[in-house]
Amino acid sequence: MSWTEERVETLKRMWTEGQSASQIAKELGGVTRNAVIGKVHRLGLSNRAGGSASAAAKPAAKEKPAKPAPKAKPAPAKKAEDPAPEPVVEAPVAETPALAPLRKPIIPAGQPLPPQPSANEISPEALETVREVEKTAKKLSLMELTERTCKWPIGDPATPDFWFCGLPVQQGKPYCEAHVGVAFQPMSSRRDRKR
DNA sequence: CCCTGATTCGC
DNA sequence: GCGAATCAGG
Repeated sequence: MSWTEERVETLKRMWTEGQSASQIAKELGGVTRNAVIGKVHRLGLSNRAGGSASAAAKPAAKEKPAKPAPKAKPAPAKKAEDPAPEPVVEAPVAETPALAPLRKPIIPAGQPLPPQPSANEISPEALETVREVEKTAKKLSLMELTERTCKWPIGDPATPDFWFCGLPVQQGKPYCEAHVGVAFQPMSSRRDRKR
């Protein structure tokens, strides 16, 4: 695959939108995220500020061949530490429109989304996906679970027909993508369930 | 271990 | 110019 006009355009667009290099690579196909990053740098848009007209500081540091003694590092310019406590949470609060053209419009915070007032029901698609996933689940036992295996239980714990999904989890979350979709149901249907 | 981007350098 | 290998950080 070569970098055609179109592909470069897609690259630029997605990069500007804040998509990760791997996502872009996946979208484009035929290239690795390394290729994408390399291209990004060659295009001179490593800084995701669209303008890129500002100071283009150049690190004069040279690196060793890296194999025998990969020790020296460029040591990128570091800003002075701020004495003031910094906000830990990265919230989607309004940013100054003047200097912040775009952050990450698409990627969620990584936290489970709060229940949506309007869309409480689990989408039929999600349920469908879950059924599919359960068929292809890795059927891990409790002790086989790791930090990033889906911990969604399947079957009856009281019977031998019990296992855990075990598919790769969505980053940060305890479940795979399919189960994340159904895991956080805002307790609507069981609301008026009678015991 | 999963991911992220950054850099180098042989091709 | 290209991108795998590598580095560095979360």
